[in-house]
Amino acid sequence: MPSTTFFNLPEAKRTIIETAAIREFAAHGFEGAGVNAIVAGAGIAKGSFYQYFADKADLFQHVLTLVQRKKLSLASSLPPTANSRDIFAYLRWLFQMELLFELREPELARIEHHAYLQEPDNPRVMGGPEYFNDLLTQGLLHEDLAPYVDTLLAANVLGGVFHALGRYLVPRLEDRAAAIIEGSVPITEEPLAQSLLDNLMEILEAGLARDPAIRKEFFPK
Amino acid sequence: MPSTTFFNLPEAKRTIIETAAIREFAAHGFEGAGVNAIVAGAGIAKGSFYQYFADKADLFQHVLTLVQRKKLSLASSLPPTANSRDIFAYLRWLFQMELLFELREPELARIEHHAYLQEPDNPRVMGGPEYFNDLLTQGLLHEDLAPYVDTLLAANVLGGVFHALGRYLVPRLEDRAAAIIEGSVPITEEPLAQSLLDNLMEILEAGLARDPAIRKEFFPK
DNA sequence: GTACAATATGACCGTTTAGTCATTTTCCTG
DNA sequence: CAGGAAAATGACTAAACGGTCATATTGTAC
Repeated sequence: MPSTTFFNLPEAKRTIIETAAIREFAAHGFEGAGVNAIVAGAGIAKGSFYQYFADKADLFQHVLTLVQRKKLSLASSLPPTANSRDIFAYLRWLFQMELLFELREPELARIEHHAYLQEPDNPRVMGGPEYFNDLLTQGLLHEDLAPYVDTLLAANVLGGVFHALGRYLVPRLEDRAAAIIEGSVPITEEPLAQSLLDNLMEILEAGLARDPAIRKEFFPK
Repeated sequence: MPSTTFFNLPEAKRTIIETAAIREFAAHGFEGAGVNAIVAGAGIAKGSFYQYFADKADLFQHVLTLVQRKKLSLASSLPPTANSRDIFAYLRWLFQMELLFELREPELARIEHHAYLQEPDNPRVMGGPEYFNDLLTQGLLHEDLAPYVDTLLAANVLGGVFHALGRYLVPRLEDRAAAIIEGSVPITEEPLAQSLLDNLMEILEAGLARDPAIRKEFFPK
Protein backbone atom coordinates (compact mmCIF):
# COMPACT_ATOMS: atom_id res chain seq x y z
CA MET A 1 0.00 0.00 0.00
CA PRO A 2 1.24 3.50 -0.81
CA SER A 3 2.34 5.63 2.18
CA THR A 4 0.17 8.26 3.80
CA THR A 5 2.57 10.80 2.33
CA PHE A 6 1.34 9.81 -1.09
CA PHE A 7 -2.30 10.23 -0.15
CA ASN A 8 -1.55 13.63 1.43
CA LEU A 9 -0.32 14.85 -1.93
CA PRO A 10 -2.41 17.44 -3.77
CA GLU A 11 -4.70 15.53 -6.10
CA ALA A 12 -3.18 17.03 -9.24
CA LYS A 13 0.27 15.76 -8.40
CA ARG A 14 -1.04 12.37 -7.41
CA THR A 15 -2.82 12.13 -10.72
CA ILE A 16 0.32 13.01 -12.64
CA ILE A 17 2.20 10.21 -10.93
CA GLU A 18 -0.61 7.72 -11.44
CA THR A 19 -0.94 8.68 -15.08
CA ALA A 20 2.75 8.16 -15.71
CA ALA A 21 2.61 4.80 -13.95
CA ILE A 22 -0.42 3.69 -15.94
CA ARG A 23 1.20 4.63 -19.22
CA GLU A 24 4.36 2.71 -18.38
CA PHE A 25 2.61 -0.41 -17.11
CA ALA A 26 0.23 -0.47 -20.08
CA ALA A 27 3.10 -0.14 -22.53
CA HIS A 28 5.52 -2.65 -21.03
CA GLY A 29 3.68 -4.79 -18.50
CA PHE A 30 4.76 -5.14 -14.90
CA GLU A 31 8.08 -6.82 -15.53
CA GLY A 32 9.05 -4.56 -18.39
CA ALA A 33 8.03 -1.32 -16.72
CA GLY A 34 10.82 0.83 -15.30
CA VAL A 35 10.72 2.93 -12.16
CA ASN A 36 13.13 5.37 -13.80
CA ALA A 37 10.77 5.84 -16.72
CA ILE A 38 7.87 6.45 -14.37
CA VAL A 39 9.60 9.09 -12.25
CA ALA A 40 10.90 10.76 -15.41
CA GLY A 41 7.41 10.71 -16.92
CA ALA A 42 5.92 12.14 -13.74
CA GLY A 43 8.66 14.73 -13.30
CA ILE A 44 9.47 13.75 -9.74
CA ALA A 45 12.70 12.70 -8.07
CA LYS A 46 13.58 9.09 -7.58
CA GLY A 47 13.71 9.60 -3.84
CA SER A 48 10.19 10.97 -3.80
CA PHE A 49 8.92 7.86 -5.52
CA TYR A 50 10.25 5.70 -2.72
CA GLN A 51 8.63 7.94 -0.14
CA TYR A 52 5.31 7.15 -1.80
CA PHE A 53 5.71 3.48 -2.64
CA ALA A 54 7.59 0.63 -1.02
CA ASP A 55 8.61 -0.69 -4.42
CA LYS A 56 7.44 -1.23 -7.97
CA ALA A 57 5.01 -3.96 -6.97
CA ASP A 58 3.43 -1.64 -4.43
CA LEU A 59 2.71 0.91 -7.15
CA PHE A 60 1.35 -1.79 -9.43
CA GLN A 61 -1.12 -2.96 -6.83
CA HIS A 62 -2.24 0.62 -6.39
CA VAL A 63 -2.80 0.90 -10.14
CA LEU A 64 -4.97 -2.22 -10.00
CA THR A 65 -7.14 -0.56 -7.38
CA LEU A 66 -7.47 2.42 -9.71
CA VAL A 67 -8.76 0.00 -12.32
CA GLN A 68 -11.36 -1.28 -9.90
CA ARG A 69 -12.36 2.22 -8.88
CA LYS A 70 -12.72 3.40 -12.46
CA LYS A 71 -14.88 0.43 -13.31
CA LEU A 72 -17.08 1.05 -10.34
CA SER A 73 -17.56 4.64 -11.37
CA LEU A 74 -18.38 3.63 -14.92
CA ALA A 75 -20.83 1.07 -13.63
CA SER A 76 -22.71 3.65 -11.63
CA SER A 77 -22.87 5.93 -14.66
CA LEU A 78 -24.75 3.30 -16.63
CA PRO A 79 -28.46 2.77 -16.07
CA PRO A 80 -29.08 -0.56 -14.33
CA THR A 81 -30.80 -3.37 -16.16
CA ALA A 82 -34.54 -3.31 -16.19
CA ASN A 83 -34.97 -6.88 -15.07
CA SER A 84 -32.29 -7.63 -12.53
CA ARG A 85 -33.24 -11.30 -12.40
CA ASP A 86 -32.52 -11.88 -16.07
CA ILE A 87 -28.98 -13.19 -16.24
CA PHE A 88 -28.58 -12.36 -19.90
CA ALA A 89 -29.76 -8.81 -19.46
CA TYR A 90 -27.15 -8.46 -16.75
CA LEU A 91 -24.45 -10.04 -18.91
CA ARG A 92 -25.28 -7.58 -21.67
CA TRP A 93 -25.01 -4.72 -19.21
CA LEU A 94 -21.66 -6.05 -18.03
CA PHE A 95 -20.24 -6.27 -21.53
CA GLN A 96 -21.53 -2.80 -22.26
CA MET A 97 -19.66 -1.51 -19.25
CA GLU A 98 -16.50 -3.33 -20.34
CA LEU A 99 -16.77 -1.78 -23.77
CA LEU A 100 -17.17 1.66 -22.27
CA PHE A 101 -14.19 0.97 -20.03
CA GLU A 102 -12.08 -0.02 -23.01
CA LEU A 103 -13.13 3.13 -24.86
CA ARG A 104 -12.53 5.55 -22.04
CA GLU A 105 -9.55 3.90 -20.36
CA PRO A 106 -7.74 1.79 -22.93
CA GLU A 107 -4.54 1.77 -20.87
CA LEU A 108 -6.27 0.62 -17.71
CA ALA A 109 -8.03 -2.05 -19.72
CA ARG A 110 -4.75 -3.26 -21.14
CA ILE A 111 -3.27 -3.50 -17.67
CA GLU A 112 -6.23 -5.51 -16.49
CA HIS A 113 -6.04 -7.91 -19.42
CA HIS A 114 -2.39 -8.48 -18.62
CA ALA A 115 -3.21 -9.15 -15.00
CA TYR A 116 -5.95 -11.56 -16.07
CA LEU A 117 -3.46 -13.53 -18.14
CA GLN A 118 -0.95 -13.65 -15.30
CA GLU A 119 -3.44 -14.68 -12.63
CA PRO A 120 -7.02 -15.17 -13.76
CA ASP A 121 -8.25 -15.78 -10.25
CA ASN A 122 -6.85 -12.63 -8.68
CA PRO A 123 -9.88 -11.13 -6.94
CA ARG A 124 -8.68 -7.66 -7.89
CA VAL A 125 -9.31 -8.51 -11.54
CA MET A 126 -12.92 -8.29 -12.62
CA GLY A 127 -14.49 -10.78 -14.93
CA GLY A 128 -12.53 -13.74 -13.67
CA PRO A 129 -13.89 -17.27 -13.81
CA GLU A 130 -15.00 -17.17 -10.21
CA TYR A 131 -17.07 -14.08 -10.82
CA PHE A 132 -18.86 -15.54 -13.79
CA ASN A 133 -19.28 -18.88 -12.10
CA ASP A 134 -21.17 -17.28 -9.23
CA LEU A 135 -23.27 -15.43 -11.75
CA LEU A 136 -24.07 -18.51 -13.76
CA THR A 137 -24.84 -20.58 -10.71
CA GLN A 138 -27.44 -18.00 -9.81
CA GLY A 139 -28.71 -18.33 -13.36
CA LEU A 140 -29.13 -22.03 -12.84
CA LEU A 141 -31.18 -21.34 -9.76
CA HIS A 142 -33.29 -18.82 -11.62
CA GLU A 143 -33.66 -21.28 -14.49
CA ASP A 144 -32.28 -18.91 -17.09
CA LEU A 145 -29.56 -21.34 -18.05
CA ALA A 146 -29.85 -24.51 -20.04
CA PRO A 147 -29.46 -27.33 -17.53
CA TYR A 148 -26.81 -29.18 -19.51
CA VAL A 149 -24.38 -26.26 -19.29
CA ASP A 150 -21.25 -26.85 -17.23
CA THR A 151 -21.18 -23.58 -15.32
CA LEU A 152 -17.46 -23.58 -14.54
CA LEU A 153 -16.69 -24.20 -18.18
CA ALA A 154 -19.14 -21.54 -19.28
CA ALA A 155 -17.63 -19.14 -16.76
CA ASN A 156 -14.26 -19.53 -18.42
CA VAL A 157 -15.77 -19.07 -21.85
CA LEU A 158 -17.32 -15.84 -20.66
CA GLY A 159 -14.07 -14.74 -19.03
CA GLY A 160 -12.16 -15.32 -22.21
CA VAL A 161 -14.68 -13.43 -24.28
CA PHE A 162 -14.89 -10.67 -21.71
CA HIS A 163 -11.18 -9.94 -21.82
CA ALA A 164 -10.67 -10.46 -25.52
CA LEU A 165 -13.60 -8.54 -26.86
CA GLY A 166 -12.80 -4.96 -25.95
CA ARG A 167 -9.71 -5.02 -28.12
CA TYR A 168 -11.90 -5.91 -31.06
CA LEU A 169 -14.98 -3.82 -30.48
CA VAL A 170 -13.16 -0.51 -30.15
CA PRO A 171 -11.64 -0.46 -33.64
CA ARG A 172 -14.90 -1.87 -34.95
CA LEU A 173 -16.71 1.23 -33.78
CA GLU A 174 -14.41 3.33 -35.97
CA ASP A 175 -15.47 6.97 -36.08
CA ARG A 176 -18.37 6.44 -33.71
CA ALA A 177 -15.99 5.76 -30.86
CA ALA A 178 -15.01 9.39 -30.46
CA ALA A 179 -18.51 10.54 -29.57
CA ILE A 180 -18.83 7.88 -26.89
CA ILE A 181 -15.41 8.63 -25.46
CA GLU A 182 -16.01 12.35 -25.14
CA GLY A 183 -19.48 11.67 -23.79
CA SER A 184 -21.53 13.56 -26.36
CA VAL A 185 -23.39 10.33 -27.15
CA PRO A 186 -24.11 7.89 -24.33
CA ILE A 187 -23.13 4.35 -25.23
CA THR A 188 -26.67 3.23 -24.51
CA GLU A 189 -27.85 5.25 -27.47
CA GLU A 190 -25.09 4.61 -29.96
CA PRO A 191 -26.73 2.38 -32.59
CA LEU A 192 -23.61 0.58 -33.78
CA ALA A 193 -22.42 -0.20 -30.26
CA GLN A 194 -25.86 -1.48 -29.31
CA SER A 195 -26.11 -3.57 -32.44
CA LEU A 196 -22.74 -5.17 -31.73
CA LEU A 197 -23.79 -5.93 -28.18
CA ASP A 198 -27.05 -7.41 -29.44
CA ASN A 199 -25.16 -9.63 -31.80
CA LEU A 200 -22.78 -10.70 -29.09
CA MET A 201 -25.63 -11.66 -26.83
CA GLU A 202 -27.26 -13.62 -29.62
CA ILE A 203 -24.08 -15.60 -29.99
CA LEU A 204 -23.80 -16.23 -26.27
CA GLU A 205 -27.44 -17.05 -25.83
CA ALA A 206 -28.33 -18.84 -29.00
CA GLY A 207 -24.92 -20.02 -30.07
CA LEU A 208 -23.47 -20.04 -33.52
CA ALA A 209 -25.34 -22.86 -35.16
CA ARG A 210 -28.11 -22.40 -37.61
CA ASP A 211 -30.29 -24.84 -35.75
CA PRO A 212 -28.98 -25.77 -32.31
CA ALA A 213 -31.96 -27.98 -31.58
CA ILE A 214 -31.18 -30.24 -34.49
CA ARG A 215 -27.42 -30.11 -33.99
CA LYS A 216 -27.76 -31.19 -30.40
CA GLU A 217 -28.67 -34.68 -31.56
CA PHE A 218 -25.07 -35.07 -32.65
CA PHE A 219 -23.80 -34.27 -29.17
CA PRO A 220 -26.36 -35.72 -26.78
CA LYS A 221 -25.70 -35.12 -23.12
CA MET B 1 16.29 -15.15 -38.22
CA PRO B 2 18.93 -17.18 -36.40
CA SER B 3 22.29 -17.55 -38.14
CA THR B 4 23.32 -20.60 -40.15
CA THR B 5 25.77 -21.29 -37.35
CA PHE B 6 22.84 -21.98 -35.09
CA PHE B 7 21.22 -24.38 -37.51
CA ASN B 8 24.54 -26.18 -38.01
CA LEU B 9 24.61 -26.98 -34.30
CA PRO B 10 24.08 -30.59 -33.27
CA GLU B 11 20.40 -31.01 -32.56
CA ALA B 12 20.92 -31.81 -28.89
CA LYS B 13 22.69 -28.53 -28.23
CA ARG B 14 20.15 -26.58 -30.25
CA THR B 15 17.40 -28.16 -28.20
CA ILE B 16 19.11 -27.22 -24.95
CA ILE B 17 19.28 -23.59 -26.02
CA GLU B 18 15.70 -23.55 -27.26
CA THR B 19 14.49 -25.16 -24.06
CA ALA B 20 16.22 -22.58 -21.91
CA ALA B 21 14.78 -19.78 -24.04
CA ILE B 22 11.28 -21.22 -23.86
CA ARG B 23 11.45 -21.53 -20.10
CA GLU B 24 12.62 -17.94 -19.70
CA PHE B 25 10.09 -16.43 -22.10
CA ALA B 26 7.24 -18.43 -20.60
CA ALA B 27 8.17 -17.33 -17.10
CA HIS B 28 8.80 -13.64 -17.72
CA GLY B 29 7.40 -12.71 -21.13
CA PHE B 30 9.45 -11.10 -23.84
CA GLU B 31 10.24 -7.85 -22.03
CA GLY B 32 10.99 -9.48 -18.74
CA ALA B 33 13.13 -12.27 -20.13
CA GLY B 34 16.91 -11.91 -19.78
CA VAL B 35 19.56 -12.99 -22.23
CA ASN B 36 21.89 -13.64 -19.31
CA ALA B 37 19.39 -16.00 -17.75
CA ILE B 38 18.97 -17.85 -21.03
CA VAL B 39 22.68 -18.37 -21.65
CA ALA B 40 23.15 -19.42 -18.03
CA GLY B 41 20.23 -21.84 -18.33
CA ALA B 42 21.61 -23.27 -21.55
CA GLY B 43 25.18 -23.43 -20.25
CA ILE B 44 26.67 -21.53 -23.17
CA ALA B 45 28.80 -18.41 -23.34
CA LYS B 46 27.30 -15.02 -23.93
CA GLY B 47 29.38 -14.62 -27.07
CA SER B 48 28.02 -17.85 -28.51
CA PHE B 49 24.49 -16.60 -28.07
CA TYR B 50 25.22 -13.60 -30.26
CA GLN B 51 26.75 -15.83 -32.91
CA TYR B 52 23.39 -17.59 -33.09
CA PHE B 53 20.95 -14.73 -32.76
CA ALA B 54 21.07 -11.10 -33.77
CA ASP B 55 19.38 -10.08 -30.53
CA LYS B 56 16.71 -11.07 -28.04
CA ALA B 57 13.88 -10.34 -30.48
CA ASP B 58 15.47 -12.62 -33.04
CA LEU B 59 15.42 -15.49 -30.60
CA PHE B 60 11.83 -14.75 -29.63
CA GLN B 61 10.68 -14.91 -33.22
CA HIS B 62 12.42 -18.24 -33.54
CA VAL B 63 10.59 -19.51 -30.47
CA LEU B 64 7.30 -18.48 -32.08
CA THR B 65 8.14 -20.62 -35.09
CA LEU B 66 8.79 -23.51 -32.73
CA VAL B 67 5.27 -22.97 -31.40
CA GLN B 68 3.89 -23.20 -34.91
CA ARG B 69 5.93 -26.28 -35.68
CA LYS B 70 4.86 -28.07 -32.53
CA LYS B 71 1.22 -27.31 -33.23
CA LEU B 72 1.53 -28.63 -36.73
CA SER B 73 3.06 -31.83 -35.46
CA LEU B 74 0.31 -32.22 -32.86
CA ALA B 75 -2.30 -31.58 -35.53
CA SER B 76 -0.97 -34.35 -37.70
CA SER B 77 -1.00 -36.72 -34.75
CA LEU B 78 -4.74 -36.27 -34.29
CA PRO B 79 -7.17 -38.09 -36.54
CA PRO B 80 -8.86 -35.64 -38.91
CA THR B 81 -12.55 -34.90 -38.55
CA ALA B 82 -14.92 -37.30 -40.20
CA ASN B 83 -16.92 -34.66 -42.00
CA SER B 84 -14.55 -31.96 -43.15
CA ARG B 85 -17.38 -29.76 -44.33
CA ASP B 86 -18.95 -29.49 -40.87
CA ILE B 87 -17.57 -26.33 -39.35
CA PHE B 88 -18.45 -27.34 -35.81
CA ALA B 89 -16.79 -30.69 -36.13
CA TYR B 90 -13.69 -28.86 -37.26
CA LEU B 91 -13.92 -26.36 -34.41
CA ARG B 92 -14.17 -29.21 -31.97
CA TRP B 93 -11.10 -30.79 -33.51
CA LEU B 94 -9.26 -27.47 -33.25
CA PHE B 95 -10.07 -27.05 -29.58
CA GLN B 96 -9.05 -30.62 -28.93
CA MET B 97 -5.69 -29.90 -30.50
CA GLU B 98 -5.33 -26.74 -28.44
CA LEU B 99 -6.08 -28.68 -25.28
CA LEU B 100 -3.49 -31.29 -26.20
CA PHE B 101 -1.03 -28.50 -26.93
CA GLU B 102 -1.62 -26.97 -23.53
CA LEU B 103 -1.16 -30.33 -21.86
CA ARG B 104 2.01 -31.30 -23.67
CA GLU B 105 3.62 -27.90 -24.08
CA PRO B 106 2.31 -25.61 -21.35
CA GLU B 107 5.25 -23.24 -21.71
CA LEU B 108 4.84 -22.88 -25.46
CA ALA B 109 1.13 -22.30 -24.93
CA ARG B 110 1.83 -19.58 -22.40
CA ILE B 111 4.18 -17.86 -24.80
CA GLU B 112 1.56 -17.98 -27.51
CA HIS B 113 -1.13 -16.55 -25.26
CA HIS B 114 1.18 -13.69 -24.39
CA ALA B 115 1.88 -13.06 -28.05
CA TYR B 116 -1.85 -13.12 -28.76
CA LEU B 117 -2.44 -10.46 -26.15
CA GLN B 118 0.34 -8.29 -27.50
CA GLU B 119 -0.65 -8.57 -31.14
CA PRO B 120 -3.75 -10.65 -31.86
CA ASP B 121 -3.34 -10.30 -35.61
CA ASN B 122 0.24 -11.55 -35.80
CA PRO B 123 0.05 -14.26 -38.46
CA ARG B 124 2.56 -16.33 -36.51
CA VAL B 125 -0.02 -16.74 -33.74
CA MET B 126 -2.64 -19.37 -34.40
CA GLY B 127 -6.27 -18.88 -33.51
CA GLY B 128 -6.30 -15.18 -34.25
CA PRO B 129 -9.44 -13.35 -35.35
CA GLU B 130 -8.44 -13.51 -38.99
CA TYR B 131 -8.10 -17.27 -38.86
CA PHE B 132 -11.51 -17.78 -37.31
CA ASN B 133 -13.09 -15.23 -39.57
CA ASP B 134 -12.00 -17.13 -42.65
CA LEU B 135 -13.31 -20.28 -41.06
CA LEU B 136 -16.66 -18.79 -40.21
CA THR B 137 -17.06 -17.16 -43.57
CA GLN B 138 -16.69 -20.61 -45.08
CA GLY B 139 -19.28 -21.77 -42.62
CA LEU B 140 -21.66 -19.13 -43.88
CA LEU B 141 -21.16 -20.39 -47.40
CA HIS B 142 -21.78 -23.94 -46.27
CA GLU B 143 -24.83 -22.81 -44.36
CA ASP B 144 -23.66 -24.20 -41.06
CA LEU B 145 -23.86 -20.81 -39.41
CA ALA B 146 -26.94 -18.94 -38.32
CA PRO B 147 -27.34 -16.14 -40.84
CA TYR B 148 -27.69 -13.40 -38.23
CA VAL B 149 -24.21 -14.06 -36.83
CA ASP B 150 -21.66 -11.30 -37.33
CA THR B 151 -18.69 -13.41 -38.41
CA LEU B 152 -15.97 -10.94 -37.41
CA LEU B 153 -17.52 -10.62 -33.99
CA ALA B 154 -17.90 -14.36 -33.66
CA ALA B 155 -14.30 -14.80 -34.78
CA ASN B 156 -13.16 -12.68 -31.86
CA VAL B 157 -15.38 -14.57 -29.48
CA LEU B 158 -13.80 -17.80 -30.66
CA GLY B 159 -10.31 -16.30 -30.43
CA GLY B 160 -10.93 -15.22 -26.86
CA VAL B 161 -12.27 -18.60 -25.87
CA PHE B 162 -9.50 -20.38 -27.74
CA HIS B 163 -6.75 -18.63 -25.85
CA ALA B 164 -8.44 -18.58 -22.46
CA LEU B 165 -9.68 -22.11 -22.28
CA GLY B 166 -6.52 -24.14 -22.11
CA ARG B 167 -5.57 -22.55 -18.82
CA TYR B 168 -8.85 -23.76 -17.40
CA LEU B 169 -9.23 -27.18 -18.96
CA VAL B 170 -5.85 -28.49 -17.86
CA PRO B 171 -6.42 -28.19 -14.11
CA ARG B 172 -9.96 -29.38 -14.68
CA LEU B 173 -8.65 -32.67 -15.99
CA GLU B 174 -6.86 -33.22 -12.68
CA ASP B 175 -5.31 -36.66 -12.46
CA ARG B 176 -6.43 -37.68 -15.92
CA ALA B 177 -4.06 -35.16 -17.43
CA ALA B 178 -0.97 -37.25 -16.74
CA ALA B 179 -2.08 -40.15 -18.91
CA ILE B 180 -2.74 -37.87 -21.87
CA ILE B 181 0.54 -36.06 -21.44
CA GLU B 182 2.64 -39.18 -21.36
CA GLY B 183 0.62 -40.60 -24.23
CA SER B 184 -0.66 -43.78 -22.59
CA VAL B 185 -4.22 -42.62 -23.27
CA PRO B 186 -4.94 -40.71 -26.49
CA ILE B 187 -6.92 -37.58 -25.84
CA THR B 188 -9.56 -38.80 -28.27
CA GLU B 189 -10.36 -41.60 -25.87
CA GLU B 190 -10.15 -39.82 -22.55
CA PRO B 191 -13.76 -39.62 -21.37
CA LEU B 192 -13.46 -36.49 -19.23
CA ALA B 193 -11.61 -34.54 -21.90
CA GLN B 194 -14.15 -35.56 -24.51
CA SER B 195 -17.03 -34.68 -22.24
CA LEU B 196 -15.58 -31.24 -21.60
CA LEU B 197 -15.11 -30.69 -25.31
CA ASP B 198 -18.67 -31.81 -25.93
CA ASN B 199 -19.95 -29.37 -23.39
CA LEU B 200 -17.87 -26.58 -24.86
CA MET B 201 -19.27 -27.25 -28.31
CA GLU B 202 -22.77 -27.27 -26.94
CA ILE B 203 -22.18 -23.82 -25.50
CA LEU B 204 -20.71 -22.51 -28.73
CA GLU B 205 -23.34 -24.09 -30.91
CA ALA B 206 -26.45 -23.84 -28.84
CA GLY B 207 -25.50 -20.99 -26.57
CA LEU B 208 -26.15 -20.68 -22.89
CA ALA B 209 -29.85 -20.01 -22.79
CA ARG B 210 -32.43 -22.52 -21.80
CA ASP B 211 -34.56 -21.68 -24.79
CA PRO B 212 -32.75 -19.55 -27.37
CA ALA B 213 -35.70 -19.55 -29.72
CA ILE B 214 -37.93 -17.88 -27.18
CA ARG B 215 -35.23 -15.58 -25.86
CA LYS B 216 -34.49 -14.29 -29.32
CA GLU B 217 -37.75 -12.38 -29.24
CA PHE B 218 -36.19 -10.08 -26.71
CA PHE B 219 -33.32 -9.30 -29.07
CA PRO B 220 -34.81 -9.34 -32.54
CA LYS B 221 -32.37 -8.81 -35.36
C1' DG C 1 11.14 34.63 13.67
C1' DT C 2 12.02 30.02 15.45
C1' DA C 3 11.64 25.33 15.78
C1' DC C 4 10.18 21.11 14.27
C1' DA C 5 8.09 17.88 11.24
C1' DA C 6 6.87 16.63 6.58
C1' DT C 7 8.31 16.40 2.11
C1' DA C 8 11.46 16.67 -1.86
C1' DT C 9 15.77 15.79 -3.87
C1' DG C 10 19.45 13.70 -6.88
C1' DA C 11 23.90 11.80 -6.21
C1' DC C 12 25.07 7.43 -5.30
C1' DC C 13 25.01 2.18 -4.43
C1' DG C 14 25.67 -2.49 -6.07
C1' DT C 15 23.67 -5.24 -9.54
C1' DT C 16 22.09 -6.40 -13.91
C1' DT C 17 21.21 -5.38 -18.59
C1' DA C 18 21.91 -6.17 -23.82
C1' DG C 19 25.46 -6.38 -26.65
C1' DT C 20 30.78 -6.46 -28.40
C1' DC C 21 35.10 -8.40 -29.61
C1' DA C 22 39.86 -10.04 -29.45
C1' DT C 23 41.38 -14.38 -28.49
C1' DT C 24 41.24 -19.41 -28.21
C1' DT C 25 39.52 -23.84 -29.26
C1' DT C 26 37.51 -27.11 -32.32
C1' DC C 27 36.78 -29.07 -36.67
C1' DC C 28 37.49 -30.28 -41.34
C1' DT C 29 40.36 -30.69 -45.53
C1' DG C 30 44.42 -31.74 -48.01
C1' DC D 1 50.56 -32.93 -39.58
C1' DA D 2 49.50 -28.30 -41.51
C1' DG D 3 46.49 -24.72 -42.33
C1' DG D 4 42.45 -22.34 -42.69
C1' DA D 5 37.66 -21.92 -41.62
C1' DA D 6 34.03 -22.32 -38.15
C1' DA D 7 32.67 -22.03 -33.66
C1' DA D 8 33.23 -21.01 -28.67
C1' DT D 9 34.62 -18.06 -25.17
C1' DG D 10 34.30 -14.70 -21.17
C1' DA D 11 36.21 -10.36 -20.04
C1' DC D 12 34.53 -6.12 -21.15
C1' DT D 13 31.56 -1.98 -22.16
C1' DA D 14 28.13 1.63 -21.40
C1' DA D 15 23.78 2.04 -19.97
C1' DA D 16 19.95 0.99 -17.13
C1' DC D 17 18.10 -1.29 -13.27
C1' DG D 18 15.69 -1.03 -8.47
C1' DG D 19 16.60 0.95 -4.39
C1' DT D 20 19.04 4.05 -0.51
C1' DC D 21 20.13 8.04 2.04
C1' DA D 22 22.17 12.30 3.71
C1' DT D 23 20.86 16.72 2.73
C1' DA D 24 17.84 20.58 1.34
C1' DT D 25 13.47 22.59 0.97
C1' DT D 26 8.92 23.43 2.34
C1' DG D 27 4.91 23.86 5.42
C1' DT D 28 3.03 24.50 9.99
C1' DA D 29 2.60 25.92 14.81
C1' DC D 30 3.86 28.94 18.27
